Parts: sequence; structure tokens; C-alpha cells
Amino acid sequence: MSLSGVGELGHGQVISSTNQLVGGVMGDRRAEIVQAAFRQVATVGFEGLRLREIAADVGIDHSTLHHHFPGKKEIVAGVAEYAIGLTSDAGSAGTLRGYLAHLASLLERAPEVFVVTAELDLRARRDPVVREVMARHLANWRASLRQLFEVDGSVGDVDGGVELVIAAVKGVQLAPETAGVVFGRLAGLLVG
Amino acid sequence: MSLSGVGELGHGQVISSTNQLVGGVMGDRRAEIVQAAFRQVATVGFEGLRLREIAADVGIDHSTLHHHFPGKKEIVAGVAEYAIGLTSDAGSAGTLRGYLAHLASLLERAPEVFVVTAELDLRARRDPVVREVMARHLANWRASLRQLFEVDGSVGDVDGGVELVIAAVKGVQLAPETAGVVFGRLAGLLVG
Amino acid sequence: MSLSGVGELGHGQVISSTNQLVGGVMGDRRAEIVQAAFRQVATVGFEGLRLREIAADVGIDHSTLHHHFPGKKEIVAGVAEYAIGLTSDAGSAGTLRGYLAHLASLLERAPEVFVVTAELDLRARRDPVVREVMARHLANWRASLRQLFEVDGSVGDVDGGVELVIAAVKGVQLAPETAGVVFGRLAGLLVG
Amino acid sequence: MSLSGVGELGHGQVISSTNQLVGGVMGDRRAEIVQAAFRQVATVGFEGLRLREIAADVGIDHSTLHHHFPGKKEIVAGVAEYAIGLTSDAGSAGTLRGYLAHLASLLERAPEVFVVTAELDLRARRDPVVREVMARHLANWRASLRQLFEVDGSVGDVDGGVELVIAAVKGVQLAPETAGVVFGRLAGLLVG
DNA sequence: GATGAATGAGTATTCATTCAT
DNA sequence: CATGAATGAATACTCATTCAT
Repeated sequence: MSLSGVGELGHGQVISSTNQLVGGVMGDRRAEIVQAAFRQVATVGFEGLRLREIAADVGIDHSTLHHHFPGKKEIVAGVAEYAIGLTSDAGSAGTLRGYLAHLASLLERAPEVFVVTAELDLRARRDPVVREVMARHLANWRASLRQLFEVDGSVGDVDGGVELVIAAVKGVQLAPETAGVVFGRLAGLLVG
Repeated sequence: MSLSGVGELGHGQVISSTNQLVGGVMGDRRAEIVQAAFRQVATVGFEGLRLREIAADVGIDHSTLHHHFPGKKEIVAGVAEYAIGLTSDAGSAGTLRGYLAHLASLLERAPEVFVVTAELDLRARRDPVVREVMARHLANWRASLRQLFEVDGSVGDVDGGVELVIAAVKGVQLAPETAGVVFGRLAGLLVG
Repeated sequence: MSLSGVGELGHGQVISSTNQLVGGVMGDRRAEIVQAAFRQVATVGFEGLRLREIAADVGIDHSTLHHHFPGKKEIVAGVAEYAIGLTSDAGSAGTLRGYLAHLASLLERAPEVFVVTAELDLRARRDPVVREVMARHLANWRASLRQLFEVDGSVGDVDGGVELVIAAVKGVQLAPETAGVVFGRLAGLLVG
Repeated sequence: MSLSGVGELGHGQVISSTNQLVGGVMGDRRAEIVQAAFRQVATVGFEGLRLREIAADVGIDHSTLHHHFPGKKEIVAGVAEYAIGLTSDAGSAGTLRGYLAHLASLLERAPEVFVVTAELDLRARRDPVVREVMARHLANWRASLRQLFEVDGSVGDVDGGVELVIAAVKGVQLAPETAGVVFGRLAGLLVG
């Protein structure tokens, strides 16, 4: 994998050629809209997400959004897909310690990714589409982590370890400044 | 401690005589309103919090809310104070293992407390009043946990352990079904 | 007459023994309320007149106002009666020049009296009660002025002179800083 | 000058091509809205000005108003600009007597123009935007009148005369039926 | 007389969405 | 594709008034 893409979250840029967000190659405008929405969510949450702001950010009229997406729901779904795409490539780190270090670095470089993920976790409780996306993501995440534990030759309760890592990562999302010490302690406890 | 009060979160009930939310004994109606708002947030989030719904839940006209609270902001602040009051009595558990067991039980009995806390964590990013309440709560939480670690005679990185527990609890808030295994693993790692 | 009473417009004071505003000797509280309302109108106009502000100014609960006045309409009527009482004693000045000098002085000492009168002139267009009060006041004013013209031995169009004085006074109400020059020119033209 | 435009204040009509209210050619809808608001103010004052009524008068949904104006404040500002535009062409009358005759005629044909001006004079005390518009208008008015006095070869206190005319016009605004006699007397006194 | 709780009609404003051009 | 006009339901908040205590 590569968490490449994160670095290109700048304003107005187009995501990579792998942006198959809603079932096909996404047009430039669609990608721009999703990314603008992503930035909005990172700033004001889903609570403050406004189509007019998204449109203004992209530089088009707000009614033009409906030429690219049927409605707000679909844009939110696009944000969910996009956000998990930015964190889902966990496996390639090789070791648990490497993975945690990678996450800590990402938290520092692009904390908004984790903020949006936290927003999505909450929204998933009410929005079936987001719930489905997040469930899929969680399954992948669990599988990746289990593999990592096995590679590490970790003994003991693997399932518990996996869930603990997931919980710690989620819990650290909203307080990035504690990421270093939390991941450090976690790695110390899990892999010695 | 005692997380008493949690069990009485039922619809329309009045909280106990210790409900000193804003610096004095809160009137019955004010408490009812805050609790109704709390329930609403647990269900639809701050995103979906509507004064009309709160009023309907309490059984009064929505304009009467403004007789008790100046506006929505103050009700939200009341919810924040109320919610942290329900989880802040951590210290009395005696041991870290006991504390985690207690939290697991609470998560099962009253998961909405944790959902609201997660909502508050996100809202704190935009709402200075909520941010202040949550910061105060976090400071107390840290102090309680540090004490718990010392009582346990825990060796090693106490600060890291405290932050790890906090992160794990926050991370588990949104997936209560993993609480048992996560807390079990965590206790196993931290206190042997 | 005497425009005495103007000096007693201070906060909370009771108006003179002639305060037969709505048909009887006005109780202290009623007078306080009317005067507080008068001050409010001088500041924020009828547009911004709020019963709660009046009550707060008097120092009572806003619902208590309805023990003294049936409703807002009646308080407004009281303000109208009170305001014209403060300017209606025109005749005693002896000469037109003296009267105009007197008005200029009053405009300087208590400009709010004229502001409220202007508000009343506009409100009279929509409020029959105020209209009736102002019509009565205008009739008295005309009679007083006509007498003044006759005493002065003024020749020429007396009616025109009277109406011109009234118009000039009304026109100057909202720009008190021009009162001196306007009244000076007017006196020069009318009485040589 | 020409106070043309006044005659076209009828319901729903579009003002002439010279309606440069906010610095450019105003869209038809914006002009319609301002004119409807103007009519409302003439009838019920700023005190009774309601966006819903304006919208109903224009024949659009009340939320559509916000597509053309950010809020009520801006509509009020538009009314101020519009109203002074209807009376600001004073200078072209040639003589003071001609000017006063013109005003008397206008007062008879379109008294609402003067009612709104009186409302604006009062509102200017609380609304900075309106205050600025009215101050500008007053300065122009004074300059026009001074010019008129000079053309007439008027002797004596020109400034006093100008202020007296202004006061008389303002004072007559609320009692149009006295306009004839007041202006007649005024002309008699000022230009013999 | 006085108070606090409650009401309900009303008020500007917001916002996703639709539609004709 | 894109725009601007328009919509209508929703939203927090206001305020005079009523009523039980």
C-alpha cells in the first residue's frame, strides 16, 4: 500500500487514478467535490456540512452539485469512501511496531483524516450507508491487524490485542497529542 | 463512587438530589430539560438535536424552554455537565481491574452515556464551552487514573498507561460490544 | 402653565399632582411604568418598546405590569398623554418670541420629549387612541398659538403663521441642533 | 429635476431605467422588492414591516427574498436609498416659490413619499446605515436650497432660511393638509 | 399586588432541492 | 455542464398575554 494520497490533500487537487469511489472512475469534478466535503467535515463536522460551502470551495454554483451527485446523502457516502481509503492500507508496515509508528506519523501530518473518521464513526449510528462503509472498513482493518500479529509471532490473546489496538487508535483520534505516548506504551506491552 | 443515577435515566424521571449542574440545586424543570436533551443527543447526535423535540419529550411548549434556558447553547452546556457527571466518579473502584470491570458493566447497562461522551468529544472541537467542560473532566479523569495506578503498585510508564486506558475507553465508546475483550486484554497487560 | 415637570423626569420619580393620565389620579406604580415606557420610547422608539424592558426599568416582574395596565396598548396611551403633558403649556410665555425661546431651551434640556412626540406623530397614523390624543393636543396648541399671535398684534395671515410655527417646531424635533437658527429666523420673519 | 417615477409607484410596477439604487442597475426583482417594502413602510411603518408581507406583495415566497437580499437590514437600506431618490431632485425648480409649489403638489399626489421620509428620519437615530443615507441626503438638500436662495437674490440670513425651509418641510410631512397654507406663508415671508 | 411558569402566534433566517434557461 | 431564481419545510428565538399560587 502506501498512504500516498494523504500528501495530496491540498486544495483543489485531484486524487490518484485509484479513486473508484462510487463504482466507477470518478470524474475530476466529483473527486473535487468529495475532497472539498471532506475538508469541510474535518473543520465543522457533519453537523456543519453545507452544500453551499462545498460548492464555493470547489468554485461552482451550489445547484451544480446536483449535476454530479443526486443529493447530500451521496456526497456524504463519497466522503466516507474517500476517508477510509486514506487509512485502510495498514498492512504493508510489516510489524505492529512499524504500523503504530506509521499511524503516529500520519496523525501528525494529517490529523484531519482521523477527525473525519471519528465523525464517520458517530454518523454510522444513524446513516445506514455510512454504517455499511465503516463496517466493511472495520473488517478489513481487523484482518490486516490479525495478520500483523501473526507475523510478529505474538503469543496470547490475539483477538484481544487486535481489538485493543483498534480501540486505542480510535481513542487517540481526537487527542493526537497523546498518540506518541499511547502507541509507545501499547507497542511496549504487546511486542515487548 | 457510584454511578448511581445512571439507572434512573429513564424517560421523564427526575435525577437525584445531587444534581448540582450549574452551581446550585437545579430546578426540576431544568433537570428534566437537560435529561431530555441528553437522551436526544444519544439518539440523533448534536447534529439532530432539536429544541422542539426536547420540549415535546418533557411535555411542554418549545417556547417554554427559553423560560428556563436562554438558548440552545446553554442546554448543550447543561448536557455536557450532566454527561460527565455520570462517568466522573472513577476513583472509588479501588483497583484498575475493578475500574475497568465497572466501566464494562456501565457500557452494557447505559451505553448512551458513552455515545454522548463521544459526541461531546467531537463537539468540543467547535464549542468553547463544551471544550472547557471536557478539559476539566479529562484532568480529573487523569488524576483519578494516576492514583489508581499508584495504588496498584504498577511499575513502569505510569503516564503512558494512563493515556492508554483513556484512549482505549474512548475508542470502545463507539463499539460497546468489544468492551469486554478490550478491557480484559488491557487489564491483563497492565496489571498482570 | 409651566414646563415644570420636565426637570423631574429623573428615573423613578413620580410626576406632579396633575397626572390624571387615564381618568383618575394615577398610582405611583402606574406613573413609574408610564415614565419608564416614555424613556424606552425615547431610546428605541415604539418599534423597540418591550414590556420586559419597562418592567426591568421599574424593577418589577414583567407580568406584574398587567396588574396596572390591561395591556401594551394602554401603556402606549399613557405615554402619549404623559408626553403631550410635557409640552402643552405653551401659552404662558407671553410673546411668540418668548415662546420660541422657551422651546429652544426645552429642546436643549430635554430633547427626548420631542423625540417621543415625533414617534407619537407617526404612530398616530395607525393607532386610533394615540391619534385622538394627538388631535386634542394639536387643537390646544393651535389655540394657544393663535392667542399668542393676537397678543403680539401680529398682522397678516395668522392661520398661516400658526401652521408655520407648528410645522417648524415639528420639523426641528429630530434635529435639535438647528433649533436656534430656525427659531431665530422664524421670529425675525414673524415679529420683525 | 423631475419627480417622475413618483407617479409610477403603483402596485407591482417596475421603476424606470434610472433606478441605480445600490450603485448599479438594479435587477427587476430587487427593485420590486424595495418598492413593495417602501409601500409597506408607508402603510404600517418600520414598526410593522414584515418580510412575509413584502414577499406576498411581490408575489414570491418569503424565503426567496433572501436570494436577492441578505436580510432585512439590506432591504431597509434599499428603501432609504429609494425614498430619498424620489425627493432629491429639488434644485431644478428655479425659484424658491416654484420649489415649494412643487413640494406641495408632490405632497398631494404622493404623500407616502413624505411619510416614509419621516419614518426614515426616526429610524436614522438607531440604524447607522439609514443614518448615513439620510445625512448624505440632507447635505445635498441643503446645497440645493442654498443655491435656490442665491438665485432668488434673497437677502438676510440665508442659512437660517435654508434651515427654516427644511424644518417646515419636515414638519409638514405628517400633516399634508396644512402644506398649502404653510408653504404659502413661508414663501410670502421669505421672498416677499 | 406580585411572581414564575407556561403558552402560542409570530419572525427572520437557513438550506437542500427543483427547474427553466 | 452550469447558472440563477424559486421553493417550502424547518429552526431558534421573541414577546405579549394568561394563570395558578
